[in-house]
Amino acid sequence: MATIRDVAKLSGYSVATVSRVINKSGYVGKETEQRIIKAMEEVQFKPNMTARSLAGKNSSTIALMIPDILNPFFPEAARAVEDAAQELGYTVILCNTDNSLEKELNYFDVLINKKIDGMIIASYQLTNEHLNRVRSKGIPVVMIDNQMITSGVPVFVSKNKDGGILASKHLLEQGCKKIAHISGPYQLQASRDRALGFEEVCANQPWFLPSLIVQSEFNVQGGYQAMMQLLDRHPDLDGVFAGNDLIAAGALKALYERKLYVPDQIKLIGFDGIAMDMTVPPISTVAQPIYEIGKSAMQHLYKMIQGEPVEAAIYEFDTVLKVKESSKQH
Amino acid sequence: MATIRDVAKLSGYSVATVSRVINKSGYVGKETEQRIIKAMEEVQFKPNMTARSLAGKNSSTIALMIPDILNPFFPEAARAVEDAAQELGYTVILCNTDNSLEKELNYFDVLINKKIDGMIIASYQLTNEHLNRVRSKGIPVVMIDNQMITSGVPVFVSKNKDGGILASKHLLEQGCKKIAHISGPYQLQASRDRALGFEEVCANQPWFLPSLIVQSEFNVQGGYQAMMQLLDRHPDLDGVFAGNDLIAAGALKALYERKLYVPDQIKLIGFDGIAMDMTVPPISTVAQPIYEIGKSAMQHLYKMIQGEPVEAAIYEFDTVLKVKESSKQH
DNA sequence: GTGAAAGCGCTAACAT
DNA sequence: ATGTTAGCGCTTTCAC
Repeated sequence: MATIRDVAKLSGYSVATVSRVINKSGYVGKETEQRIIKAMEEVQFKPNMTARSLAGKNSSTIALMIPDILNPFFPEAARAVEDAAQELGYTVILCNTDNSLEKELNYFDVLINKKIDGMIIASYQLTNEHLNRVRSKGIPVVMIDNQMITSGVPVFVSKNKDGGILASKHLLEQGCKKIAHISGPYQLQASRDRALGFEEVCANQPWFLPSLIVQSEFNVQGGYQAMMQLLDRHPDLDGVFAGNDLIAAGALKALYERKLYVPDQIKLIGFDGIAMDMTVPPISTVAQPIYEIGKSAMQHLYKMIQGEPVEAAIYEFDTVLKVKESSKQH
Repeated sequence: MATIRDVAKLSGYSVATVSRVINKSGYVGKETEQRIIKAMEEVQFKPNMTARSLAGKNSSTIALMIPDILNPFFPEAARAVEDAAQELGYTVILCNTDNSLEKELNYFDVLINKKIDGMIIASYQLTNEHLNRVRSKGIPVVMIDNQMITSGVPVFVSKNKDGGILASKHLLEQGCKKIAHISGPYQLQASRDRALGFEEVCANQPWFLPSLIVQSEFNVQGGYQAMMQLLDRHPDLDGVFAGNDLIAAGALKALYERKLYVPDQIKLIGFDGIAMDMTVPPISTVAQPIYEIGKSAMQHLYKMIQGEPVEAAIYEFDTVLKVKESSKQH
């Protein structure tokens, strides 16, 4: 592999000048630049990222920390982040934490001494103090999917409450007379917000009861169990708003088993809008702009890495109601 | 951050000796070692990976290249690879290529000059020459999911043909009288092998016709279309073996739309055994040991990185028939 | 058994 | 506008 010195020798200039043209920093004569570029091509020069990183420049690497790669939401987000990262010349390290705080913390240490340039985090557990461990090292951080309270970290999330309202109203409009909500874990602000939307629409309905809201993990199995429980308590349900699409799929299974036909007898809607649409009937959903969220997060992180002054605001994205078979009126 | 020099100063030894205990290389006095270890703990020393990498040691980073992160098979594999990698002290760079040769090749360049220590690749396009670009740089490579012919690269795959046989026989045993196969893309050896298994079991059946095999992309949409096409050609089908679980889900949709009840009128089985089990009815499948494949690939890669002599063999894994609702006899 | 010193390839003062 | 040179933090001969 050709080094900067090879280029210097071949072009007849010094390594400093070559470095200048590589980084487009400082003054370089027009003619000089041409010659050096030519020399670089001639020897197929590719800057050694490791050396560059050691010398103080950045590593062109960011980390993406997610809680559960088996939840299709995150692969979709990862794809967006990766696309944007690649466009900006970055490479992404995948950190799947299985929702374990220990793994998250462990990764922090590893990533810090790999000198990564930034992090995009989706976590259910991390607190401000934890994040500061990274931020105090000067590593920019942005969060996606879930927001922490007063973190001072830019956050990219959907308007979850609005989405919850969208879903609940939709069910009402489809003629449902008694709706339940299977929420995601309450430790998540995102889950709480969706539930809040549900409450805002339903709490003043004559049929409303607190027991119409149950919690579940964000997976199929949890949705199945929650739905069963709900059905035992409220056999007269005719509508269900699930906290995400995985839960919705689980609920659908339970409904099928109980011989409650969707959407004829009971209508169902999920949340997220994951691309993979495996169920029969297809499940209506409140779609998040997952790709856009991931992309924006990466672009924002990039600005922070570049040292641009950016606001540590909460960036909220609109959700979209996607009506499919599972909530149609027949 | 404490450096090796801080440790040297504090312990009263030289950086060379400290380096020796870090790497467990060369002779170090028992007592000396203790003191140095104590000093390292005292200043919370963590070796700087970047410097270590520049100095000639490895970067403790490997790359995982996959064609489609939206196919649940790959996140599952990624999770396994990442788990194993972390255990071995490695970090994983995620390279999603969207099945684009251009992206794959582009990543090669990037990864090479990041000095990654090794690669795990799942690709439908890469040829031997492409791989040599990486291997000639001394970077170990292993492949998963799909094998190339005579690549000289260790490959970790399931016994796809056996799996195909398993699936086809199962349908026959369940009483099916005319089975079709929706194969994955034929450019993939894995797809061809599964189809081969199907042929071995069915080709000598009186009802067999070549048109009972159709191709599809590995996604829900493709499975749907293929199933529709199949149904037009062979309305009397009573069994379908899908090339993977996504295709199976698509087929199920088509079947549902055509009012053909699964499993009563037509039985269905998929391939892969992805964890996410969203459909109603649940789809029978030939499960690959995805986690084990990913883990083994990483462990093998590790040995290669360590310079251990390993065989560039094809490591084949047994598949397991998982019977669920979609293929049960009623 | 331990230390001194020469790099690894690049960046960034500081000179010129 | 261009060159010289001192690191970045670590590994690794080669001496002692």
